[in-house]
Amino acid sequence: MGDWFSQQLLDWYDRHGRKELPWHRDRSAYRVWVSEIMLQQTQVTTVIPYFERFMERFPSVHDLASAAREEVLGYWSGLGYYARARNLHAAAIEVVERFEGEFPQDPEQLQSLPGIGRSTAAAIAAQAFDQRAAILDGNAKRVLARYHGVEGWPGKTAVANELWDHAEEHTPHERIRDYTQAIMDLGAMVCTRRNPACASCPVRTGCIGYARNDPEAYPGRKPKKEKPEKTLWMLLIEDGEGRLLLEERPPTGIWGGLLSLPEADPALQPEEVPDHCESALGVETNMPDSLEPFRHTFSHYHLWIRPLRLSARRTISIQEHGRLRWLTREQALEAGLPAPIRGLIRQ
DNA sequence: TACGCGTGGTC
DNA sequence: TGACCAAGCGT
Repeated sequence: MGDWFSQQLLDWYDRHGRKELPWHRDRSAYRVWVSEIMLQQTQVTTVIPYFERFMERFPSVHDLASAAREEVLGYWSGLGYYARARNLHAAAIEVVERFEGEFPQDPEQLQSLPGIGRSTAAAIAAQAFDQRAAILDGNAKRVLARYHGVEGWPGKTAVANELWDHAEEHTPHERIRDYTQAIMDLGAMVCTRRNPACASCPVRTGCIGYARNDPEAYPGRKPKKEKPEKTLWMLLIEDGEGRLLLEERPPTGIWGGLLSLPEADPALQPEEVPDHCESALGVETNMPDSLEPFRHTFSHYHLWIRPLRLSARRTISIQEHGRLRWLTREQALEAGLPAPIRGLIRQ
C-alpha cells in the first residue's frame, strides 16, 4: 500500500493520466528504454516522431546493436544531445553481449549500461517490469519541491538528495508503473512550471507551495551564468559536380560523431578572405560569395557562424577535426546533420 | 562538484 | 526576442 499522496495520485491518474503515448502501446523494456533516453531533457511532442521512425528502423535491441553507428546517429539527427545516441548504441551492444539480448530488471544492473542513470534506470524498472523504484525527472522534482516546500536549485546535490528522499518515501509498493506515470503526468498536465492548475490538483490540500500561495517559486532557479560567445567560419565548399565537403566530427564534444561543415583556420579574418594561402586542402572553385553571418544560440553559449561559400578559384586552410568527405546534398541530409548545418545546406 | 552537451517551445 | 527550460547523464 502507499501513503495518502500516492493514493491521490493513482486515483487522479485513473481519471486523467496519459495512457496513449506511442511507448505505452507495447511496454517492452527495449521500447521503454529508447523512449526514456529520447525523453531526457526533451519534450514529449518533439520525441514522438523520432520515436516512431526509430522503432520502425530498429524494432529490436538486436537490430540496433547490429546497425552502424553512423546510421543510428542519422536517426537521431535533430534531436540533440548526441551522446545519448552514441550511448544508446553502445548499450544495445552490451545488452546483446552481456545479457543475451534481455534487459536486466534490476535498476542497479540497468544503471551499469551507458546512458542510463539513476532516474532512467528506475523508470525502465517501473514502466517495463513494474518493479518498485523511485524516479526523479523534471516533473517529479517540480511536484515534490512544491508539495514539500523544498528550497533551492535541484542542481545542487543537497537539494537533489532531499528530493530523492521524498521520491523514495512516496513510491508505493503496488501499481508502481501507474504511480510513476502519474507523478510525471501530474507535473506535465497540472503542476506545470508556469500557471499550475492547483484547483485541479489532487494533493493541493497537503501542498506547501499551494499553502504559501506561490507554487511557481519551486523548484529554485538555476543561477544564471554568462554565456560565452564563439565565432568561427564554416566553409560551404562545393565541387564541380555539386558535392559538398563535409567533416566527420570527433566522437566527443559538440555534435560528436555527426557530419558537419569544415571550419576555416581560426586565424582567418572576415575581411581578409585570402586569394591564396597555405592550404591544408586545395579546393578549386569559381566565384567568391560570402553569406551573412548569423548567431546561433545553444544552451550554453552563443555561436557566430560565418558561412563562407567558396566559389572562387582559391585555396584556404581548414582547421581539421576529423575525416573529410565529399557528399551530395542528398547524401548529407540523409546521413544526419546538426540542425543549424542542415539549415545552411538546404539554402 | 560543476560543467558540457542540442533543439524547439514558450512568453 | 532573448531568457528560460524540458521524461539527465558522463566526466
